[in-house]
Amino acid sequence: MVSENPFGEFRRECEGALGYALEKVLPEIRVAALPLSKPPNIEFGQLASSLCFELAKKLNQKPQALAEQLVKAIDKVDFSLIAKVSSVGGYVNFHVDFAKFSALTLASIRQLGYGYGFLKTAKPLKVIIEHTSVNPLHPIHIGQARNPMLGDALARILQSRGHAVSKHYYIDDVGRQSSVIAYGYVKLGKPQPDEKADHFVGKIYTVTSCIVEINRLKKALVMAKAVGDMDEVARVNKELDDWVSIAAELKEKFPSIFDKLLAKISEDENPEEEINKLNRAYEKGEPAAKALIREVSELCLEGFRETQKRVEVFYDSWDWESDFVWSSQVSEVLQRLKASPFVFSEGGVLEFDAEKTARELQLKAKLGLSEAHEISPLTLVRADGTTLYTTRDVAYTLWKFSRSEKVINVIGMEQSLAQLQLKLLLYALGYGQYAENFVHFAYNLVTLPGYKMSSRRGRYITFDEVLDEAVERAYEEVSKRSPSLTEAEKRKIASFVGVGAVRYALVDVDASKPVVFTWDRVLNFETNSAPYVQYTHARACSILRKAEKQPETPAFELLSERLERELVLALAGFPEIFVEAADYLKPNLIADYVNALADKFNTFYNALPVLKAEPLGLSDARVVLTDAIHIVLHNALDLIGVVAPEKM
RNA sequence: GGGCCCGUAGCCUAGCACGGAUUAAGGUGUCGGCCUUCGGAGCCGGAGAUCUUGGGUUCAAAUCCCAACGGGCCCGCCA
Repeated sequence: MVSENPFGEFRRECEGALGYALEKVLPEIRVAALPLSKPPNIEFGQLASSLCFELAKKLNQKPQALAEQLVKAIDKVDFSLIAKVSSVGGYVNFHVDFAKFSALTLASIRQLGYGYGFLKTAKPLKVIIEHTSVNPLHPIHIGQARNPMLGDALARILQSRGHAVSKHYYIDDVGRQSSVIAYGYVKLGKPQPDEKADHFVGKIYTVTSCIVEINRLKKALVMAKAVGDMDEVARVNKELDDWVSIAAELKEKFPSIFDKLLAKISEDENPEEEINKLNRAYEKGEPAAKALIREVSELCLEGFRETQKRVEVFYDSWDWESDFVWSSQVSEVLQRLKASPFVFSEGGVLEFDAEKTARELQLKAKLGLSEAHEISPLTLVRADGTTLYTTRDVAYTLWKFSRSEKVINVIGMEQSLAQLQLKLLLYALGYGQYAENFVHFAYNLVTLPGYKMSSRRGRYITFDEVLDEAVERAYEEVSKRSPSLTEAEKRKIASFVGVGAVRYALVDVDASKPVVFTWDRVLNFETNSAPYVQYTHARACSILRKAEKQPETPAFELLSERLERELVLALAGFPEIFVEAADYLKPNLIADYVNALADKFNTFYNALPVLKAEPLGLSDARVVLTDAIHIVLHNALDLIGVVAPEKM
């Protein structure tokens, strides 16, 4: 017999038994659901119900007395996996028949192999996951790296759940910043990158924007002095000081680029205006501007792709924001918005009344907002007729829904308001269905302990640096532990161990929690890390290699040690954990699960022999158990994009 | 001023959506053990927690509700 969900099998039987007993003992009672949960201790069975506590109050009886009646009413003959039912302190405890359950679980895992655990949804959907979407201005930094790690894990999980997942990267190339970098790039004479392209672009961007900013502030200072606005003078001065110190920093770090850019930019009467001009030309889609900004953006994206390849994150579609502006899609959205009762014009500026939308369409409770929550209005169109980011995002979102049924945006929680406004815009346009299938997967910030990361100021630790460091550390470890390996083998192992460690560290914490970046967190190679799980997997594989022959006569009933039973239970529970991770979008559950399983296996490994166990039937059963462990570790690691190696 | 997120041993985290059991679970650090056969990136043991505080709901609260405190974020004709 084979089951896709062994523990679910047992759960169904327990539900059946409990329902049956309730019907028999208290036919007049109706309960909404039969509560069943895992007891804190294996001694109390494998599933337990606290039903009697609820009933006790209603019926004015003692929970224990009720529990005893229910237990008595259950006829075990009708069930196959339930070995014993008992009542302890008012609980009804179900004990699994381990001989049968181990056989079922282990046979199922062997049979299903690398497909085990991935229960398919009853309602497969076309899902678009947008993630990463770092602006092509500078390298991806560690604060942003949490995004692709979460996004990619989600994509893998939902795909395994049976959804048709498409991974999208939104390239935000419409906006002043893109013109800033393009402007600097031209001033330098469109140089060939002499390093990784995104790092190169990042330098130019930071230096250019710094010089332009100082230039602007100096002019503002003259103006303020002329009008005699002393408060303004003080404010501008302070900001100027700040930027001047950044300039000093940058000049020191990148002297040649800095000097060259300073000289070239100084030739321009008004760099600010040059940049704005380029920006306007780009939005209009003028060929020269188009060619230039796309060229610089592509350069940066080329660097991103290199990094993404290292961590094995790939996209199905790269969507340019500018394409939506140049096509009629944004203006069409605008036309429809203007007709909405929730959009009004004020002095030539188009505004969206998000609060009114939520109130009149009675959405607050539905969206989990308190009635007191006042939602800020949103500007859709500037006085000069140009659109804003969220306005363009509406067109993009509609486009996404034209090719999918569900949209998941992996975007930092600091954008919660904008994402809420976007959802309300969908409602306002009459796309209630879309709005309900629009998910903002918000994650909390990654911060550095010392200072605030700022990409504008060039203050960040890049994702590449973190990966380099992790792989370097892994290389030292491998060299120390396995000196006999060839150089190529060491490099290969170091790569998947280092990358795995980083991926795991960024997925392991609940997405809603803030993370303070420390090297210790990411370079952890011990318990509760990818390397630990990878090592455990390699250990299991090593036993299987040494077993040589197939286990022909496994006697599963001999797996009677507590450790063995806990392992079987953990393995049998993987499908349910997977479903929870998929349906509630919680990739960290997978990391927690895989670590706990590795933990249990290592304890088992140290306590009990596998190959030398007596009799043969036990040894064979333990080999099958080890095989099942290796399969489930592999399957779970795969969901978070971590390689499960046979050797390391 | 309004709103959102976070607050669990020295440090890092799990548990909270769906309230339940003697003893709040791991890791790290710390103290002490294990060259135990199959890989020591490992294993075993000790010490370490008024689950931020105060109220409330309940037979039962880390978990639900209210308030306060501490930290972060957002409220732009930026993206």
